[in-house]
Amino acid sequence: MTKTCIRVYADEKQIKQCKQDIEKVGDAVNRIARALNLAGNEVRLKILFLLDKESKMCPCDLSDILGMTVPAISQHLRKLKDAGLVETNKVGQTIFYSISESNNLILNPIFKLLEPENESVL
Amino acid sequence: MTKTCIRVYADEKQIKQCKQDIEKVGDAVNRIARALNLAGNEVRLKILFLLDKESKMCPCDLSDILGMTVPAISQHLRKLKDAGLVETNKVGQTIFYSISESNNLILNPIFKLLEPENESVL
DNA sequence: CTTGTATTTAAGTATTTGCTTAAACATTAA
DNA sequence: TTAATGTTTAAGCAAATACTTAAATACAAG
Repeated sequence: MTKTCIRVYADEKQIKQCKQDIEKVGDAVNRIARALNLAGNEVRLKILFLLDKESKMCPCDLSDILGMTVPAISQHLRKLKDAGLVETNKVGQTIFYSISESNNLILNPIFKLLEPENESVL
Repeated sequence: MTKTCIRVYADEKQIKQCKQDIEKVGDAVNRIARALNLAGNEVRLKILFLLDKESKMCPCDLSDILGMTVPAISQHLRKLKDAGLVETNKVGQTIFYSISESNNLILNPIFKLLEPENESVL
């Protein structure tokens, strides 16, 4: 009866403690994973980088800069907005996107990595 | 002839500058996006959290703690290892995974967010 | 009111992801 | 050697992702 695992030499106390620890950070992990998942896409990371750098940009300009169709950009922006990572400000018929403050704790360390003086990464 | 975009009031200089900026950070964005993408999965973020906290763990224990099948865990570990985020140390028939130093710049700020004193996130 | 511009939405599609189960491999112990 | 344990690999599949093109919406200006 090949009972799939649970190690013979497993440290039961450690495992029990870890289960509790995981439960405790569950919600935080959830929220952070969601944000990291969004930032963990080349196009979206570039968008976030540009918004951080230029403080605001519209879909059309981003489309031009990144060499992608406007709908493709728009759909990425939607995801970022749905997650509360960016916010919008409408001026006439153009919509300016900018980084929303609320997720700075997560995003700022990432932006730091992209500063020119940090070319030493990895 | 509805030419798809390039805004009438676009700031050509800004756009040109942004294109250069994006080109300059292209490689860094690539590498960072890849790491964030891996960390941006609930299961993998929990694995990384546990490895950081306990310093080393085997697939079997992780499977038990996270309530997932061993192959599922193993496949996540493989991705993390392929990206160089974790490394292995074989002892007998059990394989211990641990965080590899090289990506600390990217991962450490994330682990900081998961420390108990930072429940103020988001 | 009609035209043009900036953007979003919708539908379709190819690719990737994350699991499942079954089988293979590697090491230890009997 | 044989059996059990710890792990990986492989194949299959449903769901999610990231684009595409075409159509819809919103606003501005003639």
